[in-house]
Amino acid sequence: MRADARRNRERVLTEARQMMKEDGVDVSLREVARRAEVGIGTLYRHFPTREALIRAALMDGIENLARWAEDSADAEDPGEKLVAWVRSFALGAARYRGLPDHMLSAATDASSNFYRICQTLTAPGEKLLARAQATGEIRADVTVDDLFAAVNAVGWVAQTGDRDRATTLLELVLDGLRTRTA
Amino acid sequence: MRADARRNRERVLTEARQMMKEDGVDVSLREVARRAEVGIGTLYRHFPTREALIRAALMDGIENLARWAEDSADAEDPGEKLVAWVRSFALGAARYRGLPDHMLSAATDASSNFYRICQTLTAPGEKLLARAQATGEIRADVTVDDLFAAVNAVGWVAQTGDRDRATTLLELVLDGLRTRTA
DNA sequence: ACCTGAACACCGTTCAAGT
DNA sequence: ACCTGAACACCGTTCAAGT
Repeated sequence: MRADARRNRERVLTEARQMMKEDGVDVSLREVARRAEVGIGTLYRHFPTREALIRAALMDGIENLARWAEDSADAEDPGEKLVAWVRSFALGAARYRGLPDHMLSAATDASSNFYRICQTLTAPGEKLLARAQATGEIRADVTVDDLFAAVNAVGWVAQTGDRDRATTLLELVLDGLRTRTA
Repeated sequence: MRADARRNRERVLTEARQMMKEDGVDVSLREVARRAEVGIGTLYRHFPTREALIRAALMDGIENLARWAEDSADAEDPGEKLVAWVRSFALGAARYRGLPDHMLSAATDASSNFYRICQTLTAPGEKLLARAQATGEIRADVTVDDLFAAVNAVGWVAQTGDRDRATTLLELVLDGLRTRTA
């Protein structure tokens, strides 16, 4: 990759990260290019689709979350670890407006640029969930995909309505997730 | 209201209803005007905002749902009635793409054209919820607003991801809503 | 009273022309 | 190899001019 190309890529990414943090993930691509002082064509050359840009911009945070799940998979209290992970996942998804939409849309669409990102999260999440279910703390009939959808729904509520409603929904979901102790 | 004005209003409404059923609530207003064979300015005259149009287009269905809640409020099994109502609410919200977004956004924004519609639903919903809580079947610390957010979240999942995930989320929420029998 | 559509300020996306 | 921006086909919204 040529030096100027690499520089342009980085400029776009920097600007995109900042703008997405403030105005959400569906910012104007034109505006991103403008602020990065780059032609709109250049933006498209490096990131052929909006999802590719989001992916590149948020990769780090997502990989952190994935690592967290991996590290927690071998703990002796997987149930509590899962709950903690779900909490911070929901919080992270809520931080970028519009992100839950892209996440959940991509989860079922293998052709999406975002599909891999979803899997980055669901793969370690699945292990953690399985371990938590094995201890009998978590309902056995829930899949990672169910969990993924639920977490994004909480994030959606947090950014569409108000935060209090989102935390209530999260509690309801976590409550529903736990097995009843007869 | 002049006869031609009334006719134009009706034409717009008819077209809007059909298009929204197919393509969701965020259809192009220009396109609605086009199909209704009406100037774009005429559409804006009758419906100064998109939310006003959605409101007029979906009023009937929403009032039906509200009536249902009212009629159920005096039943002897309010807990079951509430669950049934929540189910059909979630189903209704899922039928129009983008509707949950507008619903939840408007719920906390009294200046919105949609606010009254939300209240049309939450007012009778609140009564039903209170009665269900009085019997001890439903958690006492949940408000109508929490319920409203949760239901719309289920609708959101139904149209963003797939239906199976939405029904699972609904079951988790309903499960969380029930009080634990020790 | 009401209708119309041009006008304005934006988009996303592509692609010929340039270096 | 890469960059640029004009070009195309769309939006939402307003408002002067018409009947």
